[in-house]
Amino acid sequence: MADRQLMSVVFPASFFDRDAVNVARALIGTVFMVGSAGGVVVETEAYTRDDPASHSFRGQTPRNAPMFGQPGTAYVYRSYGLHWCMNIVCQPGSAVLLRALEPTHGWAVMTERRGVDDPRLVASGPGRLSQALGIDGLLNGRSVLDLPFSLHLGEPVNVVSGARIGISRGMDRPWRFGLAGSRFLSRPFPVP
DNA sequence: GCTAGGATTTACT
DNA sequence: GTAAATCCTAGCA
Repeated sequence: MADRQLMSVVFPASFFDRDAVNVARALIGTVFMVGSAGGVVVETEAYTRDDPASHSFRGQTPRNAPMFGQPGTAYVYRSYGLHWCMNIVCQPGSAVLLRALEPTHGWAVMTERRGVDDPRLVASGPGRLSQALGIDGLLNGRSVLDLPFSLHLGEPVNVVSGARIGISRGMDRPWRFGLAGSRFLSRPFPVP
């Protein structure tokens, strides 16, 4: 199938130079690409400087140094020794974790990298998303405003929120955001 | 130096 | 539902 045409709009650095919670919400529905592969952002999480669940909570260290860089910096870290997780830095010490995409561009390369054919298993989860897009430690510290990254406007969407996944602290902060009704979430949002 | 514990995924019972 | 895979950071001795 042919990849849908993208709306070419430049995301300024100021888009990320604000509260990570707002950025996490605003990213839902946009199209995130690495090279020719990517899709619609359907799930994100925000992590802030004063957030006990954030890598930056105890201050800057060699590992989390990118989180204290310029807004728009990619913070890529290894999770559980084997997966890569992709974050976009906002204000110093805060970032947005990309948790799931609806695959829309570069189907062939993404399914080859993932070894699966089901669109719901291609990029639904932070580790899966990174693998599908070819994200690894080499991209850590690069700016998402520059190639090979690109961001594009999408259609207006409804956003839902809930508790973040996989953390042992900061569970009271409802900083997980998702595209309402999406079939490509890593996990469903609890129905109120 | 040593070690507990992950912002996860997959396979298996 | 439960567990294994896998590594390296951060915190403490």
